Amino acid sequence: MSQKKDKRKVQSEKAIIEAGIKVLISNSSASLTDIAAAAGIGRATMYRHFDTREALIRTIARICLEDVEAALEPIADLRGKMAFEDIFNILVPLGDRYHFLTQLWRLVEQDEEWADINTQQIDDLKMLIDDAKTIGDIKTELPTVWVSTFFESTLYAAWELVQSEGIPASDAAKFAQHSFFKGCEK
Amino acid sequence: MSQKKDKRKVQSEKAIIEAGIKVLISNSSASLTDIAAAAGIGRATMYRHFDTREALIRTIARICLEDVEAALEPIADLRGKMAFEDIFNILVPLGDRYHFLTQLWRLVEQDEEWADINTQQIDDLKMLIDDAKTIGDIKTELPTVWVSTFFESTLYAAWELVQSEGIPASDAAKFAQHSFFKGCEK
DNA sequence: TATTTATGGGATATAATCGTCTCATAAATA
DNA sequence: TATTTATGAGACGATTATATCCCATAAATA
Repeated sequence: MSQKKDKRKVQSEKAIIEAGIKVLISNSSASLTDIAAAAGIGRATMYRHFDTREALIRTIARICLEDVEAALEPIADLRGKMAFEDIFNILVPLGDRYHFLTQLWRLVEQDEEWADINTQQIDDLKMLIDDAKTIGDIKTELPTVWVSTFFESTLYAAWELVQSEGIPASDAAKFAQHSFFKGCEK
Repeated sequence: MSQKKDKRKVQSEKAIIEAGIKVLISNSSASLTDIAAAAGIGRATMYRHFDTREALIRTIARICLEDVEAALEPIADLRGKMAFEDIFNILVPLGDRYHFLTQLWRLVEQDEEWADINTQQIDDLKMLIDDAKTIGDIKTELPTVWVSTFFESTLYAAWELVQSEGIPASDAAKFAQHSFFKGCEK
């Protein structure tokens, strides 16, 4: 175990991370000052936790990855339509994190490690799609690269619906499941 | 008619606008120096054409709006599935402009005029969707707000496919049409 | 060809942002 | 309660971006 930390430190860091995800998604050029204000903490405190803008973004990316991987872990053995149905249920509430991973990780200089992680994620999704094609759950005439792009955009659309319209994540996931499958199946 | 302009002036302005759309989409915090460099012109020339950063963005937004409206004008009398099919064919190649309008217009202070234009665009899309529901082209059980969000995300996915995978716009439009309709129809 | 006009590069002033530091205060821990 | 630790506010240079000006050159127009 890591040593015990002061409550305040944990709380500040959490506030910074959550505000960072939110603010950076809506404005990818947001300054650390913007994020500190959104987190309700002082500018100096921000710099005590994160030396640079890049350090913050890397930490956020790591947390997003951990959250998404942990959430998806229980369904690792599912295939086809059932897998995708669960994925929507799981990822719509985590839409901010998933979006950060797929869209905002290019805010920092890309090192080997992150390039590998990104490639791995894309490959996993494509394997799932190709496998779904073999069992007849996805139309084989649609290129996998389209299905994966379409999947990500539909997932993001569902999350957007939750954010801007206040629709429950479970409802948004249902719409996304319906539109994604009908849009891909034979 | 407006008076005749020097070739170079027209050319510089065009280069600035095109570079501005491209650069600002990939990095919304790009400086005027970045854009001038991408346009292949000097910094001074940039300021001769646009007094401020805000003026440039407003001009770009206006041009994007004009381009999109002009391109959509011929199909103003179409309804339902046919209307949406044509919209995809028209807007996928104009994806950069449409994306600028839907995502980047908040880079400038929002005045009455632009808020109205934005509201108008959303309302037009929703009317088209509601009308398509009445003639049976779109499933009535799906909320209009979902269909409109889903439409924009699918359109953006198609444009992304063109940008990052080099797939022809006509092919990407076909995938988008298929997935959007199957995903929305009864 | 002569004149007008637009351009690039450089100099400069102003403004905004970044990152570091100090100090007094408040909260958590022992 | 006494001590340690984290915080907010503000001051401070360093860096970067914004915006204006001048001048020599090149291109377009008449």
